[in-house]
Amino acid sequence: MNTASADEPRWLSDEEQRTWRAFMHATTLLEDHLDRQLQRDAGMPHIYYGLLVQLVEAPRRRLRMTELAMKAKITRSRLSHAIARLEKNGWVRREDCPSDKRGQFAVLTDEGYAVLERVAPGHVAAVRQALFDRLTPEQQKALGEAMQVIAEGLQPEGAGADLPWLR
Amino acid sequence: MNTASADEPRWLSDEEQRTWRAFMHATTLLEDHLDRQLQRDAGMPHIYYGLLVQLVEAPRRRLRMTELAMKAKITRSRLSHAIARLEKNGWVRREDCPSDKRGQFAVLTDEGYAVLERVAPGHVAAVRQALFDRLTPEQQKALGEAMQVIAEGLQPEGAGADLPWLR
DNA sequence: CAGGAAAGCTTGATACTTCAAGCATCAGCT
DNA sequence: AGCTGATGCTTGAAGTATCAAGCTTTCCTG
Repeated sequence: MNTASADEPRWLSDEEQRTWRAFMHATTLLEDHLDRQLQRDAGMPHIYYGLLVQLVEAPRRRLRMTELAMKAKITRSRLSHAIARLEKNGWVRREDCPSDKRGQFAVLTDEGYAVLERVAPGHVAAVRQALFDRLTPEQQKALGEAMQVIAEGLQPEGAGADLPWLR
Repeated sequence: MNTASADEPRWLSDEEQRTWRAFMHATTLLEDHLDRQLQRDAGMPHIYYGLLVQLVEAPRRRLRMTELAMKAKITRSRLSHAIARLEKNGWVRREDCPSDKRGQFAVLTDEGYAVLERVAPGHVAAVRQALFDRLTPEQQKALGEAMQVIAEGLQPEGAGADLPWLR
């Protein structure tokens, strides 16, 4: 009788366990921390703030819905609801795409830009305090590289991939 | 005129930006990936699965609500709702604490244990595939250490800390 | 041993996410 | 032109999270 037969799952080793739990704890706490910071200072969750950031960086401050969903790594449905909310706040407006009548642009308004301008410093400070201020440059580099690998692994090139913005 | 006056925020450098975006992308995609895997195979989100895992590891398969919230890094309110749902599934049951009449235990039922037994292999496989299979041992070590630092930084020892399970 | 503050947990309302359709337009084919 | 399937985006319902009370019990202090 083999203790590790073909269909016996390869459980995590103690060290892997520690790594995985640290991962979960850090991400759960960080999400909570940033969501709260932004909810307090900007009246929106972290992911919504990220949408505004994507828009301000885009040419003419606008992006097609699907493209924005892809950059934010979320579903188009989620994005639709989110943009509806941001539109209600006056921070984003929708525009029809002239070349494809199905298409929609999300456009950052001047009010949206103003919010970003007002809130960005505090947000950067929060990110620094939680992350960069605590890690050595080597740790930052290693962290970035590991995250890069993980992110790439979760969005394979080929067709048939289950990616949020294609669902 | 100084280009970096006292109240000018320290924006992220290009490399810091890349690190931070990789971080966000990896965590967003991974959350989505695991939530979907577990929703499909176990009919519950990732965080609920984590609650069952905590319970199965605890003595007598039970934990006080606040203690469980602490281990899962979430608020007690969120936990209350979650346990209510898991109770409806028959995977967890509540028990009064004999020594403190305010207290409640969340207890893993046999059905809950069975679900865990059935689902755990697939979940470990998903975590391996997304994370451990793609990183070298050195990267894993560095990742774990960085995450450890971040997690600790977000739960300071002293009183007055804004921790989810104390809210 | 009161009295008030804190701890432990829950509840209901509101906000957000997911899921499964759905509508309209477009691209490719005949 | 007329199908047919794919693309782009939205919608409403159901599930989950957050927020601000709320209730009960315990702890602390005088």
